[in-house]
Amino acid sequence: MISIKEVAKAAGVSTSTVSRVINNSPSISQSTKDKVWAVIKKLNYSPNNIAKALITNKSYTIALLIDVDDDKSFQNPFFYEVIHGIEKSCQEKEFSLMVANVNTKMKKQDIISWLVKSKRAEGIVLPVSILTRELVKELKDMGIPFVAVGEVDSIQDNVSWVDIDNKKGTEKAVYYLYEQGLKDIAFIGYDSTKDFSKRRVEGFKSAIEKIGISNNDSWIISCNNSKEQGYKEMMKLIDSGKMPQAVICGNDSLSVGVIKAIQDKDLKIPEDISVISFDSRQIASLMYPEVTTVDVDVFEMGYQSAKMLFDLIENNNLTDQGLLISTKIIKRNTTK
Amino acid sequence: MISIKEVAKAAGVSTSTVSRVINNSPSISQSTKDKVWAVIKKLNYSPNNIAKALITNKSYTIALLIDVDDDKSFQNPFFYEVIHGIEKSCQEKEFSLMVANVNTKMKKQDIISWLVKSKRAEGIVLPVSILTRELVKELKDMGIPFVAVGEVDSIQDNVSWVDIDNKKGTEKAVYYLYEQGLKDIAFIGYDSTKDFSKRRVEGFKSAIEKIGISNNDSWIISCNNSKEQGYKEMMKLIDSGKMPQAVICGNDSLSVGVIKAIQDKDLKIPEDISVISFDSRQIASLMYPEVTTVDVDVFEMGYQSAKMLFDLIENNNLTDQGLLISTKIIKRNTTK
DNA sequence: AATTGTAATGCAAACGTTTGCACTGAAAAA
DNA sequence: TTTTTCAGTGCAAACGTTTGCATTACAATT
Repeated sequence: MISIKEVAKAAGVSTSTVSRVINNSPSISQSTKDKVWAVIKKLNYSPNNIAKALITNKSYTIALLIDVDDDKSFQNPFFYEVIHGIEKSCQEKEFSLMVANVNTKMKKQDIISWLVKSKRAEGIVLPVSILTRELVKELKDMGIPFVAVGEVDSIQDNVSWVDIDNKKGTEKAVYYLYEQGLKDIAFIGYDSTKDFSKRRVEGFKSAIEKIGISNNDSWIISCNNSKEQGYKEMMKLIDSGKMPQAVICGNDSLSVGVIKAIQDKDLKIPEDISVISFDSRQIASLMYPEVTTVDVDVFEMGYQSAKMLFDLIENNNLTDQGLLISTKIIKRNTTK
Repeated sequence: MISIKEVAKAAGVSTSTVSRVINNSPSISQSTKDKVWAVIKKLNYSPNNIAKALITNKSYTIALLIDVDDDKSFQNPFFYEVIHGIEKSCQEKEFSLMVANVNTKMKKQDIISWLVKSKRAEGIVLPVSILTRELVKELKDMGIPFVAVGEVDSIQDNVSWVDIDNKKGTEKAVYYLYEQGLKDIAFIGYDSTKDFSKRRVEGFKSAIEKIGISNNDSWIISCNNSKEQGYKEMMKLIDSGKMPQAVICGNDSLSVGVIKAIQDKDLKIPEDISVISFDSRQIASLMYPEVTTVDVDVFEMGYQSAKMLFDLIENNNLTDQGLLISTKIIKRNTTK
């Protein structure tokens, strides 16, 4: 593999000069630059980033941790898009992206330590799901910049994060339904163990309150994200007699069961009941009928998290911050 | 960050000795090893892989190319699992994994050249979808080991690949149905532009032939992978009068439409018609009824492709080969 | 006692860059 | 003409490892 020395020799200059040409140093004359570039092209030379990394102490690499257990809050297609977003951001910065799986059995600290000390990652993107208090401390102690994908409790010491604006998402859904003249709205799928779920419910409550429709607490229905639960709870709701005009599903798999229940009761969607679900473009458009969703831009979330990380890397004393990616309603066929 | 020199000084030995201890050289006495390890632990030292990479000319890194356009053959959840598999394999080898998006607008050669020459990737995993003849030549010329995810035409000069055993997958489906006493089987969703689709059809034909059931060519139905197409073709098939006892769907989205059509015709699944679809665990178990599938182990495919790559890296004159990952039928509720 | 063999360790060069400093030569200022 | 300035370039050290070779010290063999 051809090195800077051979370029230098072929161009009749020193290696320093070649280096400065590559890094576009202003102290090199235009004529020399032209001459050296010609040789670089001719020899098809690319600088060895490993050597560069060694001397500059910068690897031009960030790492992404993936929690492979957590298939509940970070579902597959979801996180796949996150990766794309991060990678896009990396390409813009000419950084490279290393990915590393972690699971509950592995000591995260060891993986991170390996990535940072041995592989010299300059920063880390990680899902909030693996971010314990202890890990935050460790990362801070190492002085390694990091940003979380998913909102981090404000109780936590300053950490940077990017998340979907879940609260506003539900608000938008409520407003949207309200504009269609629907006031009796149920929220189904509150899971108090999931932060994003809490936020979706928050948004539901706040929208209901702002609009001033009577809030019936029994219309916030707890259940986890499975089609079976959705089916069961929707059945109960219909059977209860006081049926809502619309239901917002706090999660995607859930909505499959909800819709099935409505159909099994011989009710029409959206004529009798409207349905709005969250995210999951893929599933939403595969259903019959295709379901109106609060669309979450997961790619953007990845993109912005990496961007935030680069800010942190370049300007190390930056104050940490949170960023919410806004959602939008995608109208399909479960609403009027 | 603490270096080998500081360890050496603290342990009262030379850096060479520390290096040999780390690499477990047999020429170091046990007592010295113990002494040095104690210091390493105490100082919490990790070797700098960048320096190591420079001197050994090995980066202990492979790269994965992801085709971000190709959301047809490599769908999201699908490729996400591939990444996991590859990463698992990397962790076992203490390699790290770099990922890079490519799309049709980008010159793949440039990306690869950057990964190999600048980033010093030791090998590359890439989706067969981006593997042109020209690219193969270029990779061979660079002498960079690579393996394709997806079967590569045998016309191509030796290239290593790993793929799902699509042909046997359909065969298994046919046998499975035949064991239930079903003989009139249709294959729906043949897409002649997709290699994996061709192979699935091949398997269909060969199984039919082996079993000796009369093969009706009109029961191999071409259409692309959308629920609308599936619906339309299934409707046509039912209306045609000579209805099959079972249908095998060549792709997942398709099956959604197929099932809907059957239901809309007031036929019962699986009593009147059985349905088997390919892959896509997620969707299959979200449907009503949950659909029996030919399950493809995509994680394993990733895992094996990386393993194959490591073989190539370690033993450079290895002959290229193809590997088929076997499928299995997962019985759900669309078959008896 | 002298020689040989060997296990254990150290020395120093090398990997391919970057960069502070020194140097050169020519133009500008004296 | 002599001195100063400065743009442009080169020298050489440095980054943190690995590794061929030399060296040491001591045991084994003569």
